[in-house]
Amino acid sequence: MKKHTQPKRRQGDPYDILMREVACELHEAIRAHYDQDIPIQQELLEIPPLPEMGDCALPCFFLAKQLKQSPIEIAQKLESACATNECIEQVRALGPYLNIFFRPAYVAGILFSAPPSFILVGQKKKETIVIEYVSPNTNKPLHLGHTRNAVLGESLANIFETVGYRVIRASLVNDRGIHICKSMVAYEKKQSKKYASQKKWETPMQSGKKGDHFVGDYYVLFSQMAEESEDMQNAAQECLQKWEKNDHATRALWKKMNTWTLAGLKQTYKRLGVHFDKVYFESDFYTKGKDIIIKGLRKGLFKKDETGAVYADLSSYNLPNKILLRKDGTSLYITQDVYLAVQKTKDFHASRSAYVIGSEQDLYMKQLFAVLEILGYPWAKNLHHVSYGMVCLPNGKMKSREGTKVDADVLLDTLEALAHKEVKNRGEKISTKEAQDRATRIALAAVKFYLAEVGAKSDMIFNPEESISFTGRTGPYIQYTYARVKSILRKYAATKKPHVHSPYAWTREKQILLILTQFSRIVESAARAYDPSIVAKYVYGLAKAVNEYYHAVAVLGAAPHERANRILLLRHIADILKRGLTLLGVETLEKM
RNA sequence: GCCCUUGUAGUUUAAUGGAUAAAACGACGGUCUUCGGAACCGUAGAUGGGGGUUCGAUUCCCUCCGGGGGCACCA
Repeated sequence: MKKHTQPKRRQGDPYDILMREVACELHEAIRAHYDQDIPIQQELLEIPPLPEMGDCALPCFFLAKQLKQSPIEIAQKLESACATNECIEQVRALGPYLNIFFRPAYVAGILFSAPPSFILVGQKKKETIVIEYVSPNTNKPLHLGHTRNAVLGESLANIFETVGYRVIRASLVNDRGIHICKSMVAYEKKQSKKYASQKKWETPMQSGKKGDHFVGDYYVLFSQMAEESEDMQNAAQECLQKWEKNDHATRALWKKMNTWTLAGLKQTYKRLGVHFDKVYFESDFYTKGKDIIIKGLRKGLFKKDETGAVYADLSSYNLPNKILLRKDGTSLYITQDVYLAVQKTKDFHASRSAYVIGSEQDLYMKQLFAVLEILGYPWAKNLHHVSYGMVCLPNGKMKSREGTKVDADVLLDTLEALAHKEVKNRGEKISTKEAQDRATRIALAAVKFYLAEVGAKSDMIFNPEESISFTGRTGPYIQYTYARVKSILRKYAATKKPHVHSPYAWTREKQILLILTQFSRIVESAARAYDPSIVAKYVYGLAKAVNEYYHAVAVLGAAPHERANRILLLRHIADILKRGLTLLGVETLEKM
């Protein structure tokens, strides 16, 4: 059934073609000048920091030993030994670097003749990766930290899909435990005081609140009540025990409140454009995993301490030991996590798994992965913790109970309102619905780009005002660039001017052409590093280059042969901008 | 106390041990006969301190100072 039987990866990828050409020519030059056979790995070639230096460079340090010459000399020798050809326009030595300049027309030629498949889809064998992200508690709504998590997880999923993986978007819902009991207790106390009959107790529908906010408010209320009365903590503990004993009334209330929260979360997910293929509920398996640990104990993989608790000796991993089963034999959080890891792999025949989880769990995740490795699972080496830092507000931390935590829904509402105002200020005559639609997309672009663009592992400061700023390095800036390109393309289509293709130098377009050739390479490296910020930086760089370009160069007003070529380029630009933004979960607009 | 992590222009962020440390916001000054000015161009401005390894350090090592997080038979 396969149409293409060429198994070679990225065969038509423009960047690969260019690098291959250069590597080949350099190989020849070394042979010619030094009479030595030193193949040049494509990976050795770099892109110079400044465009004036060259389009591609060979750092000559690694040759110094073999050729017994200084890198500077080598670069000079190779400069004269390299021949120009249809691909290479010029070779110039600069210090220890040998810089290569491409012929712009050649770059354009391979870029525009590349099959669409160069975008990588389906080029790799079908491996499955499970990406677990967001993983909320059911006692409160999502906050800014969850939003960062969602953006990371969703764009990683998109990126892995693009490089050819089958991706399972998974979420683990922490739906049981003391946190949800607290909301339950507060709710029970307050409502029973007001209404004797449980049937009259308030619901989110009556209060007009979203379910997650409704339940979350009771969680906050619990903290307040707990400060006034010491009974509250005990009540929560009692509630948890009743829950574990399957007490009917407790379970019924638990189920009801969870349903409310989950309905609320679902709305937020929809807004954020997040969806899951599989949702795991902690309550379904929180007692599981014991058998796996016990089997491991029997095999001698784990040990029992004096008290009878089972633990993993992780000293060979340079990690603190980890208790896997309590002395009374009951399970712990890690017990169920081991179970879930196994289950995820089984459910989807996955060979890899990524966990998008905050950096405060760094040690725990290392311990979990080590335990799974000790258990001998072959996939254990393919587990990856996408660790991300805290999101703080400009003036301090955000802690749950201080009330300064930025609620995801409130944040989106605020940004949408601001975007809406700005859209209206543009004065264009559009319907209210259209204005709202644009505002929604712009607001989301602002948040998502802001969060995606910072490297995941570092803490970051989220400045709400700055994020909605419509100038600068922002999502809306890129959307705007896309909209302008599309506007030119629309005008061109309307004039119905004929295509006139003729030889064209592409000199002014060279930088953009080179950026465009790098797309698939960028997506691949983002997947390899589990890092969407690589894509975000690339897309911004492209948008910036495009803005400079059409500011300096006329397209519609150009001579016919130039116009046709520039239109071709703009189409390509629009395509790559859209693909890049889509990877980040950012939607494009035809008009802004 | 131990472990991890982090310290870059006024601010928010970049930089596989390599070329002149890159942008954005803010400031200041320009472009305006706008293929959409949510744009473009320019100016000023930074690697916490001190050692070391290296031909070369924002990057690696040591130390000091300052942030953040972790070190449960919690989740």
